[in-house]
Amino acid sequence: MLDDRKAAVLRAVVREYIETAQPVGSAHVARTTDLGVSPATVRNEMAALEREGYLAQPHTSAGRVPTDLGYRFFVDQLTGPGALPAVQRQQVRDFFAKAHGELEQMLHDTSSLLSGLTSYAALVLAPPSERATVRSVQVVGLTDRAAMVVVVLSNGTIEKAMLELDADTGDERLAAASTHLSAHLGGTSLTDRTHMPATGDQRLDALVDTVVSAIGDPADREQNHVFVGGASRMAAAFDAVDTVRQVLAILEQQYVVVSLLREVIDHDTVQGIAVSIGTEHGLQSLAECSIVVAPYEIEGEPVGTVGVLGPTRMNYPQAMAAVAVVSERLGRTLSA
Amino acid sequence: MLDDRKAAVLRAVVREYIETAQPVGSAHVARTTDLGVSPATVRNEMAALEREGYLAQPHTSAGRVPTDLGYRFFVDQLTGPGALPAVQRQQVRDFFAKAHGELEQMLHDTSSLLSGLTSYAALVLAPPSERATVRSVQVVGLTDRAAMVVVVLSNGTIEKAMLELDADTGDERLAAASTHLSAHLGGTSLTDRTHMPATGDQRLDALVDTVVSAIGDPADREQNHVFVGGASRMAAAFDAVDTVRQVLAILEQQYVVVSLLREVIDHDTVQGIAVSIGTEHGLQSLAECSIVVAPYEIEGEPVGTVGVLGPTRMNYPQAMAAVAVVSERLGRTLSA
DNA sequence: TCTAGCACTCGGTATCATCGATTGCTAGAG
DNA sequence: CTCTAGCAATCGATGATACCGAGTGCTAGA
Repeated sequence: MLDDRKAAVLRAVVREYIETAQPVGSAHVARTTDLGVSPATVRNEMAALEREGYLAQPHTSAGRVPTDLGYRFFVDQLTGPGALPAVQRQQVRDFFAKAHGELEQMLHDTSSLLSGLTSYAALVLAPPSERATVRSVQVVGLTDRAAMVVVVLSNGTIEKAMLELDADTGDERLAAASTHLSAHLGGTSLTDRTHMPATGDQRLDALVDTVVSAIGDPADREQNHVFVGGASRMAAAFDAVDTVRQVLAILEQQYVVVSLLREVIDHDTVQGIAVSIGTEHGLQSLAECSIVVAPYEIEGEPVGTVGVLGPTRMNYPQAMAAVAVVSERLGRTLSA
Repeated sequence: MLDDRKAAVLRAVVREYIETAQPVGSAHVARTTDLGVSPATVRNEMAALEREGYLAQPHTSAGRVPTDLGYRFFVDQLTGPGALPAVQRQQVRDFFAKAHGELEQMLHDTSSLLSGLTSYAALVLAPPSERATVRSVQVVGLTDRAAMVVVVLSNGTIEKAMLELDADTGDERLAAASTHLSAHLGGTSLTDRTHMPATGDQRLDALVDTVVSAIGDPADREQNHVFVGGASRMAAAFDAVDTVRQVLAILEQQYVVVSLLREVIDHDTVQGIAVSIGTEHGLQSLAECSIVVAPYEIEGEPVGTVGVLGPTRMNYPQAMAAVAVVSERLGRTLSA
């Protein structure tokens, strides 16, 4: 591993580069660290760090820039997320104090909050509906041949699906189906396939079956459950307009974002925070980005994630602090 | 007004500039138009057009670039939207042939479609819920003190609101409220304040009142009803990363987008298409953008709008064609 | 009224020198 | 053996200079 001094030099380079986005020279490091050593010594260390893959030189006569590995070391040696400035802590507290009501609205607002705190794009993954139990199922006729199923879940979200009907399905039958379904699915999760007892009325049973299969289809359920806030801030993080375009294109694909978050959080989470740097995740177009995510918990169970997406030279301690605080408060608010 | 030749020159400059994004010189215009006229003559015309405000010169020895006024003339003299290439027309047809089911999903997909057709950002405004009538109202208890009201509307959308309850409101009372509300609000629009007859049960009446005021609040209803697709394509349209940032920031503010669309469509719609060029609308940060919108109609009534947002040098005929076709097909599909 | 001709303007590009930040290396000090 | 001071070398950034060429405006003549 790296000896103390190398580590200190690397730390200094990363910190400085995060702040200025300019290659960092040996003189600067010698000045800003309190190892009383000369630039020449720092140079030797930096050369070694470059050989070992932690630093890179854009060109011969420039300073050093951290590689993904360099950032990785920097992040791993952090003892924990940084501390958020008092104003920001207060801001988070105020936000969650006022937060109330609809889950989705709240998650959406949370993504704006987090993006504001970090000035990166924020990603908030909603609790999977599998974890919530059914409170009510209702089949509502819209036209002769179309109906809508609305399922209210215990976490305050709603799943809906369209349904095609036989032409002469009466309103009473829809009402009967609603009652029957509410009675038998109530308290279960949408993923459990509870067996539906027959009602004696064949056409009713057929209707009930149609409904069950319509709402059982998890295809679109995954989709609409990620909230991306402050994507425009990615534009400020890069100066190549094409990089911006690629990143935004990714953020528009909800499915990709969801799997990305999943992948990152499954990969390596320490102290409840997972960080993916540069190419560590597979997406080519996000090679210049890092991701910081933390799960949030409802009643002790991790149910969703919040995270930020920023340039690899993001301010990791600050981002980790913001993500940690927000995930914690969000979980607490949702548990109440 | 402009004589024929001036108009032809202006048209040529606009067309060329839209295609190349490079200032257009007199020689080029002389070559590409079939007025058998020399560059010198074109120069005179261009100088005149500049004096009259239709063209501008980035610097003395460059070609001319259209001003907003120039684009305006160009757009106004179009006899109608262009024709979409056959592949694209087919693409639209296929899309709406497969489209089905949920309104919101469909509008969302429509925004992707339109963005794909034009390579600009697409904006789709959902029909205002005022136009739909209530099909069902249901109050579902989530916890002791919180309930959710779910209103299913005739157009297949859902409005929901959270509700605080007195501690000991029983499930039966919630059910009674649901029935009562469905019965009396069914068929009305959410904006009509129907008078609720008393039920004889004071606490039930109080609950019903609470629900009515909760769902009557149109505050958040406006919000979530605009779909922005392909925002990332704005990055390709500009080369200043800061312009991109500003535009994206606007697109993230749903409220602003909604009012913008409203404003544009109210302002000047000809042949069902409204175009706002550059600074014609008020938003400073969209000074380099133009907007093309068209209303779509359900059963002959205009209910929402589709549009695209692109750089002022967008391909107007193509964008107008795409918007026209999509709005027409969307309306037709929703009317079915 | 149009056009040919021509001088002029001015941004873009290439060339070149300079500057300065930074490095790697070497020799010597601790 | 480690550190440092010194020094030559590297290379991008900056700026000056010149040149080219696209494009213009103007004038004179058809």
